[in-house]
Amino acid sequence: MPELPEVEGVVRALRPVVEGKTIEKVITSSTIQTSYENGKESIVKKSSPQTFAKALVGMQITEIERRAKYIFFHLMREGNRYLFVNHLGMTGAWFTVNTLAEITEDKFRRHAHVIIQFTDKQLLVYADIRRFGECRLIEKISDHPPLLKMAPEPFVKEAEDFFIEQSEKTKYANKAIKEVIMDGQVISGCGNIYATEALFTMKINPLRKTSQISESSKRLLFHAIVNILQESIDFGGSSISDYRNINGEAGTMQNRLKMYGRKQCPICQSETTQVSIGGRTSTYCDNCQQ
DNA sequence: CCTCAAGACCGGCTGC
DNA sequence: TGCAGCCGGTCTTGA
Repeated sequence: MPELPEVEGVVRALRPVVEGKTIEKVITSSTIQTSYENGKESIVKKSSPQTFAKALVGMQITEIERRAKYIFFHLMREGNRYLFVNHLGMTGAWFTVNTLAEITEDKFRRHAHVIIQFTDKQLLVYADIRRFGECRLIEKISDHPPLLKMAPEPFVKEAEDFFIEQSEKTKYANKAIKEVIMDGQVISGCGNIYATEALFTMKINPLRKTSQISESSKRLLFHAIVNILQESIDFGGSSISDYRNINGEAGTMQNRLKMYGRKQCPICQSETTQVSIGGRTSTYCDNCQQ
């Protein structure tokens, strides 16, 4: 389950390998082609996989950027700029290889859906087991309006005030704080794992209504989120279920998580509580988190 | 116009 | 062994 730190790891690994390269050929899987023919948008959005594949030919990757949990491949061809927007969904992963056989894990290799070949014959492969990810080719951000609504990057200085301002909107007042910090229009890139951890650090019950949390607590919570995201980036992300970085390697942040996936509270040893908040499983300590 | 709920996109995994 | 049901990030659609 890649969240912001995992995506950051992918981007950092991709940059030195693919920036500056030019796309010679793109192949998409028959699986997503069949889905398209059945009227489904599987991975490739707003275009048929074949149209998408053709459109990428001749493009040079000028820059790779992470924005929230998205990867932006900035592209250029004949002086025109384009943007290849990628989201890893639940189980997406990028591999840079010479042949598909080099993807050693079966479950990824069997689900290679977008295979990009550069002019130097190297392959950049997008594999996605459950196909919740997305690949979208646009010219500019405004071509896909939801991207305009994303909160600023959590590490920029405006992000904290933006969070406070958003969290005070009436539509969030009665929502559980956990649901609000996981909303990309409030904070960018805070998914289930890191929301769970930050709330545990701050001893805040994830079910608490947003309106019942003071501004100063929210500011502290914001810093807890930023800190856990940064810590995770520093430790290579959390390798839970299907996340792999570009080299197929796993991060070690999962070993540092104190509440996510735990049966027992590391502070008071009592059994943790599982509830569904906003449709997602949430773990917390009923004793320590008020 | 806004808000909210439900639907869409999936296959590995768990548990009966 | 078989298979139904669960899980979940984000956008889209419908009410």
